Amino acid sequence: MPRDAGNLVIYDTRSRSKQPFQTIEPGQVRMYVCGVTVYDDAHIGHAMSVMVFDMIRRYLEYRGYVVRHAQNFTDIDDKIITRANREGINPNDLTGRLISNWLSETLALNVLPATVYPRATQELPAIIAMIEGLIDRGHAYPVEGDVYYRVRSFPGYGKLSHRDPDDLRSGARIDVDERKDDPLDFALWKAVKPGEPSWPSPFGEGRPGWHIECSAMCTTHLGGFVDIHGGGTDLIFPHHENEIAQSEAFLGGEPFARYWLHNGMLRFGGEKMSKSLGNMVTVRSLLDRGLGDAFRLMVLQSHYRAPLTYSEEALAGAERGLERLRTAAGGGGAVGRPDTTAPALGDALAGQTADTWRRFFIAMDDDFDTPAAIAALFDLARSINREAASSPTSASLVAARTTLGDLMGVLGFDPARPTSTAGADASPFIDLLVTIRETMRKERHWALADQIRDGLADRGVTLEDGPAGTTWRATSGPS
RNA sequence: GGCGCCAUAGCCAAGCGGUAAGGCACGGGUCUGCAAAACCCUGAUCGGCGGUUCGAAUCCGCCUGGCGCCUCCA
Repeated sequence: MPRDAGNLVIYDTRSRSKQPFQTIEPGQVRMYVCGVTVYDDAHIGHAMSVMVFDMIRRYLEYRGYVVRHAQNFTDIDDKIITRANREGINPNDLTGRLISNWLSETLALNVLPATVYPRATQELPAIIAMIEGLIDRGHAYPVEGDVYYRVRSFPGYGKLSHRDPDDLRSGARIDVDERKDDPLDFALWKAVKPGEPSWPSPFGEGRPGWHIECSAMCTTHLGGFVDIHGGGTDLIFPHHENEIAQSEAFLGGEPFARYWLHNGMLRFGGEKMSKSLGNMVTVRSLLDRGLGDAFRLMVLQSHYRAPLTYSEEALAGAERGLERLRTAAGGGGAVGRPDTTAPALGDALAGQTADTWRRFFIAMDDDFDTPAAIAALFDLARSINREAASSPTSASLVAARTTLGDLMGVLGFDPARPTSTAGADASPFIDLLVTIRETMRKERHWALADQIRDGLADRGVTLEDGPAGTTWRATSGPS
């Protein structure tokens, strides 16, 4: 199985083109992915983004890279303060709770934990040092306790989002702050206001602006310059544009990030899902319904750069597709007893298994083309099922199933069907019912047998009568 | 007003100049006591109009309809 990444190309927002992947340090990937501002529950748009970068990270690691992955939490911000005040709690209690939720929810989504999870409020020394450096270099200036970045001091401003500062100026809808040298200048440090959390600094008591934390974190945790910097397309401007201005001015070099990756937005019907539109689905509700991996399949069946249209119907479709893959990968029946005398059909399956590897890597090497990679997996699943019907013990069948499971794992799926807690608790009783029903079926008591099957189905347990006996599995039906 | 994106079968979604991946749903069939699963068969000429080309869903122009960013945002 190929593990080198010599053919990997990645689309870079800055150059608007696919570029061969070459890291700063051979074999090492420094990846920074913008996390969330923790002021409310995570929604599935966040889940989509996190899954995309989890897939990318998993693939890079599978390719043999050592990935240092940083994801930040913005834990000081206007909305956090507002929300905390509304709930009558300390902002720290709010962010602590939401960060805890985030970590457990992303874990439940099969997302690998980041290497580091820096938080803005724990990076103050680095943030302050960077702001001081920017002031020293003439890229920033203090005004009455605030500190602003002087956009016009950075010639490359706009190169990521491909905007001309002169165009931005005329189109700016934000209220002009007369104290700034230029309307485009953005805050690095905000002077304290009554009742708000604040930290001491050389510029006065206050708190950091939004953009500076990411630049500072990249410096402290990833060496300043990074290989991959990611986030949603909505972060391209101004957030990432500002990060470039900060980091490159401070570090005195470029590029701040070699590859800028941005995932498309999750849409609801025609619109982007957002809190302000009130059309959000929380990660919690997704997990409560046991649809984490189904959602992952839905996400990865479209390309990460393209927007994805969410609907219950599409999610249900993905759930069925996931079942299909899991059934083929796990099988049931005679796994583990390979027959060394593989028939001709088995040889064909062995060939297709090898072909699946090839298709998978070619697809993934092309800017993480998961739709094509997954199509290859579905094709393999069909062949596996066909083989299972004719030669259920062939060695090539075992190998094919292993491959399918392995490649699903590379994409972050749990190839095995997660056992529901309810199912696990009830397992001995379900087994007993199945055994009793087997006897009934042998004695042709069809009505009673069907009654058991229907009754279990109503309780979320599906029975399947096969040649080798009856198997059951928990389904996400009514619970 | 500026920058950019999208429009492919009922639904989701690939495709990046050579005659439309994949998934879900639907219909027919096989298997099964029935069912489920599985397998087989079945469906689109790619928003509209022009143009370039031997040849375009794929390139160009116009039109129509959506959307994103420009302000917090994955």
